[in-house]
Amino acid sequence: MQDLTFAPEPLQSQGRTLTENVFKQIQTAIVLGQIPAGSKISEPELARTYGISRGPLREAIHRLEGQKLVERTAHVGARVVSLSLQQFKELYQIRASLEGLACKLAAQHIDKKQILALRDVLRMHAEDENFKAGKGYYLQEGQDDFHYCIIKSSGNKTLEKMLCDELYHLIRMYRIQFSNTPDRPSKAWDEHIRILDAIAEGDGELAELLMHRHINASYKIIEQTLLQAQGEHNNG
Amino acid sequence: MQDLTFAPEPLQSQGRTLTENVFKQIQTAIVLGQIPAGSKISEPELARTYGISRGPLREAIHRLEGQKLVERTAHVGARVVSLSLQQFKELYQIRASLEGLACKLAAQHIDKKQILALRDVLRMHAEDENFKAGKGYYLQEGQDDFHYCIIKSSGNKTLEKMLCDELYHLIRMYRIQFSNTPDRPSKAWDEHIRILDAIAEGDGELAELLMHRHINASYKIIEQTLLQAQGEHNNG
DNA sequence: TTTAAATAGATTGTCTACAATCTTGCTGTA
DNA sequence: TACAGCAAGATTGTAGACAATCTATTTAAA
Repeated sequence: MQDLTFAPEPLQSQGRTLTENVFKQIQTAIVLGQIPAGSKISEPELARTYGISRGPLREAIHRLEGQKLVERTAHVGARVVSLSLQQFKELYQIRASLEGLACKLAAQHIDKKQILALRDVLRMHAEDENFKAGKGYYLQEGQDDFHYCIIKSSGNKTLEKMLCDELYHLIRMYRIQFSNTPDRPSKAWDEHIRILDAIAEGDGELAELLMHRHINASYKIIEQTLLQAQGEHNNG
Repeated sequence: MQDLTFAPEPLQSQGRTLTENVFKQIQTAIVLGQIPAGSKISEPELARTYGISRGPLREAIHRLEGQKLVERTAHVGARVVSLSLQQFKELYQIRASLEGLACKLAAQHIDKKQILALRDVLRMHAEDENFKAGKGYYLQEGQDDFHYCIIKSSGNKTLEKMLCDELYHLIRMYRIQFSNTPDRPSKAWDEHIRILDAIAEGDGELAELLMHRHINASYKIIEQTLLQAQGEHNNG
């Protein structure tokens, strides 16, 4: 029998359709800022770039619109979103509410094994080089991200899909592109620990409250960066 | 000069593109149950029905997928959603959280004029014939729906878009198709009044709590109907 | 000089045809 | 009779061409 343990996935992220592949590629490009916020998306140009026809590309853009990463206007075209300060605030209010819910639910459903796994995640963060140097925290993704794991532990699959598959790409876009994290890493880590403790004790109300505050604090950080960027832009 | 005050909108809801029109038509058909929950959506068939080609139709289906009204599988096709009891519970947990947030924000931002408008809405409900007969409550839509108005009053446009433009169609689908409202109308109306009172007093915390309970109560009603329907289905 | 209209160019919206994939029913064998 | 494999049909995915709409530049008039 042949050895097939290797490389089930080719280099180009391999979904089942072109639409799916291109969708993920553009999504990543936007989140990382490779396609700048506010810039226009030209269908013919992108179609050439990815070597496909406009059909699948348009469907991918429609899906990106659903994730609020692009905005469309009929007969005019699509643009990458660029949130105003107000819109960003609104987004974080929603995020706080939903992640608060995730905490509350996690406190009700979580088992000891999952709690240990979460503690491991936080331990890993503490051992990270960037973290020790006080340089950053928010670079984790997927299973290594505390927030992601909490949501997974909530037991609410619909919430999980909503946050992790949809809203999170928009949130990550701002986390990544505006992460001037000064001395906040250690504070954030402390807050994570306390949230986890509350969940471990089954105190959903407290966990929810702490998550609200935690997200509000990280909102304030990004708000400052955004204000700063706006100021620089206005002064030239 | 010709009289043009009439009929700015033709019978077929007139958006700017075919995709948009068909999108709204299918959306309505699904919400009203004209296309049954769980049924398969055939592209060629629907394209014939609405007299358009498959291109715009496919884009409309993609948008419906974003609203969670249909589910797609690559190379297989799209189906109208049919939520399990668990999924429905999850949806209502999210709804409670977000509408609770809307109440909290509304209590902070609302002005006297908006409060009076909301009282008018509730007064109108009390005078409705169906309501007096104890037959129903949830038939209102748009500006006549209490929940819709509260969300509008929250001042959070992102939340408004999320709830009113996206999630609400799925929620309405279940409200409409499973509204065996027994003697709940008057109770629901009382709860609405109390929520509005809390908002008028600027007590966001209370308004949020009351909205949570209110939505949880209406969840329980629909849950019963769903359980009943499942039972009948299993017994034949 | 400024404003408004018109035209050329490009972009988006839509349609038709073709390719890839899945589903279903049939056939043959155990 | 039951099951596996195959083939025909239908459905979804993709491509390319044409039509409708917008944008930008140019031109003309006030």
